Amino acid sequence: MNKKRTTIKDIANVLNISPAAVSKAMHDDSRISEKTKKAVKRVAKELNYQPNHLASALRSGKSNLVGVIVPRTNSNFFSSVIENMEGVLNKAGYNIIITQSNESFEKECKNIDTLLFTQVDGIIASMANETVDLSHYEKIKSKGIPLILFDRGENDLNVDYIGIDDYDSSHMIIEHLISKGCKRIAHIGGFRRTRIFNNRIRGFIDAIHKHNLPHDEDLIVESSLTLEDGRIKMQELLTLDNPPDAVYVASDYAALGALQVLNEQNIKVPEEMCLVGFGNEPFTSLVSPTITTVKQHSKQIGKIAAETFIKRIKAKNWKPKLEKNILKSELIVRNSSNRDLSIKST
Amino acid sequence: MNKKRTTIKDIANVLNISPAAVSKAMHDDSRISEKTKKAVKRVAKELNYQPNHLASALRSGKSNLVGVIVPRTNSNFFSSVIENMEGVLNKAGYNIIITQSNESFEKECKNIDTLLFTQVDGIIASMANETVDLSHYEKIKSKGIPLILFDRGENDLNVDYIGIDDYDSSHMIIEHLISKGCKRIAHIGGFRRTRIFNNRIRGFIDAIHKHNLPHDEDLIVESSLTLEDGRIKMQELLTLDNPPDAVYVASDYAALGALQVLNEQNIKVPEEMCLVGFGNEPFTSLVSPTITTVKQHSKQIGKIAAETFIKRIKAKNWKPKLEKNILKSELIVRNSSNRDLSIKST
DNA sequence: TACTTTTGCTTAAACGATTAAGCAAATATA
DNA sequence: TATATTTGCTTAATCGTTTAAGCAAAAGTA
Repeated sequence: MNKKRTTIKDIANVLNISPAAVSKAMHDDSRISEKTKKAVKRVAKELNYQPNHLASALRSGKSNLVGVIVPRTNSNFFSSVIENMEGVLNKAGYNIIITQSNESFEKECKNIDTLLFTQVDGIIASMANETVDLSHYEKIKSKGIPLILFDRGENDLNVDYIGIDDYDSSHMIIEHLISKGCKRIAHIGGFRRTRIFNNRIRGFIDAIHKHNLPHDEDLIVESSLTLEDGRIKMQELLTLDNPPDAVYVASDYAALGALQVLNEQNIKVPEEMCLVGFGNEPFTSLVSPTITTVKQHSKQIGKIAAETFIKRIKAKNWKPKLEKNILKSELIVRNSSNRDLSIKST
Repeated sequence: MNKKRTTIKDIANVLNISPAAVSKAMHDDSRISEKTKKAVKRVAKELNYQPNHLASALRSGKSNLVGVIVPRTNSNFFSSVIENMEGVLNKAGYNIIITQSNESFEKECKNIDTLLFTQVDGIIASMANETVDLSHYEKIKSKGIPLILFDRGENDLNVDYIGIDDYDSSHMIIEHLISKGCKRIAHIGGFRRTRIFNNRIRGFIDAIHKHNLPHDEDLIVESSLTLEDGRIKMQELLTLDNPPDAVYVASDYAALGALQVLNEQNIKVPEEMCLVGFGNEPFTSLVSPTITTVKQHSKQIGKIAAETFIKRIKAKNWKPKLEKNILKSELIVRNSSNRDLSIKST
């Protein structure tokens, strides 16, 4: 049994040519004859040659690895983004290294170090909730490798970005709720420091104003958007002197928490209270009532992010203009906001 | 601005010593004086030295990378396993590359090739549903790097394995259902060719016999265990002349599909039909009624898998005996099977 | 004092690929 | 026919580290 793996040297020996010729033949160099190329490839297959990725990466300075950082993988949105990203990148000869920050700033910094250490050719990331300081992202930029951000990541870093139109999504939601007769709409939003959540809040406020609904500061609360915090914030809203008749929650998980509270307190959804989430997580169609939510086109985001990376790589030192890819989102109307206007006549 | 990254050569130049001395100092070689070590580390920090991972991996033959293959990342079980695996491995100086097979045999083969190409030091995997042919796993073994399997992977490959006791879990479930007065229990199981599902089926049958319940072949169906197939198989069970009064489904996703069908047909759960799932996915506690299920100790599985890998690596050429780590699972009783016996008196 | 051992480094050869430079033979051009 | 170009390869350096081998100087031992 052969212990050592086959190298180009072995192939060269068999054919009595130089290792350099083998390398070139494998890369279809124009200065190598078709005959030699055929022979090299045949022997390579016979000896089960697997190129040593480390050696070629060291020499060429390219690892063909793309680092991916997401807050967590066990969300449908991120796992779908990754899957589609992977499809595009694999076709282009890249493999991906997935890391998760678990919404922690510290872990995100570590992940970046890990990826840079592993010599990735670029990084595609979505930021942790906690992240405010962006200096570690500057570190990536200063290495001169492409950095692409998606979803959580619109900011002033001056890098490519792919996401949905959060401001517009809020408008869609508010207009939908108004069409269902809601008159006092609350918003359980994310932290304002995170751009996408701030955009959703701005969109919410502007839409409220546009349609002459009350803009009551009590109706806008910031949240970490976990299921638990969704519960807490919903409970708070219910204790208001003048509680809302609809709640737009900036994440499906928190919306689920809110729904649990409403169910527990026997507040009928959507009859007494309409509820809208964000993200189209699978469970939104499984709970009762099913939750109205916003679909983010994860497939497209993944694809475009990968394609943008490839564009950057190919552009070498020529800088193509910055991509700010803002996709339109889609409202998925389900039972939690789908009330029959003919019955309810406030 | 410094374009090139710092190398050990740069450090060596500053201190007027050889690169070899620098390398040794960085690795705390006993043949280097404390004074030199201090100086090297100081200069390394000053120059912001980042070791070139590719070079050291090439030379030493170790990449410090561990490949992970899972059917998919967007399940709570797998993402939790990975998180805990990562914790242990990072501490030991390893980074992980996550790949998903999407339950596809073909993709799994590709993933293995990718990982081997990337020169990982070992692979920790859970098999795709489709996987029957194990020759590509033999490929890993023949490379001489450790292969650790978990959850889906108990088999005759003769490698370390970490999982739960599926046979025993079935017993737990059946005994629980019997205690709730169920007399005709059906099983929507996975494919028999997958060892864990076969174990659950065997456990189901043996438990049925042990307690003198009817062993009716119609009550045991094989399924891909997706939500959709759970729906289909539940519908089939309901059309039987003599339908069951309880269903044990080998996956939470399929159990959810079954629950949807029951809800749609206004069959009361648990009063008319008890339902038990498997896996403790978060949504099992969110739907109504909440679903009784089995907790698989994902944290432990992740940790032990990682620790087993490290054990193998450290053991170099000495082969420690095979680890077959079968953990006990835990039944989480929720509303879908928690009926009040005092009311129902068939 | 004379020898052995230990300490603290240096030298130089790897690891396996890529690639700039070069060279002879084959082919094209004038 | 003489010269220029193209073709098809080889040679040797290189990427940044690790490591076996070696060599003085310092320290220990008899």
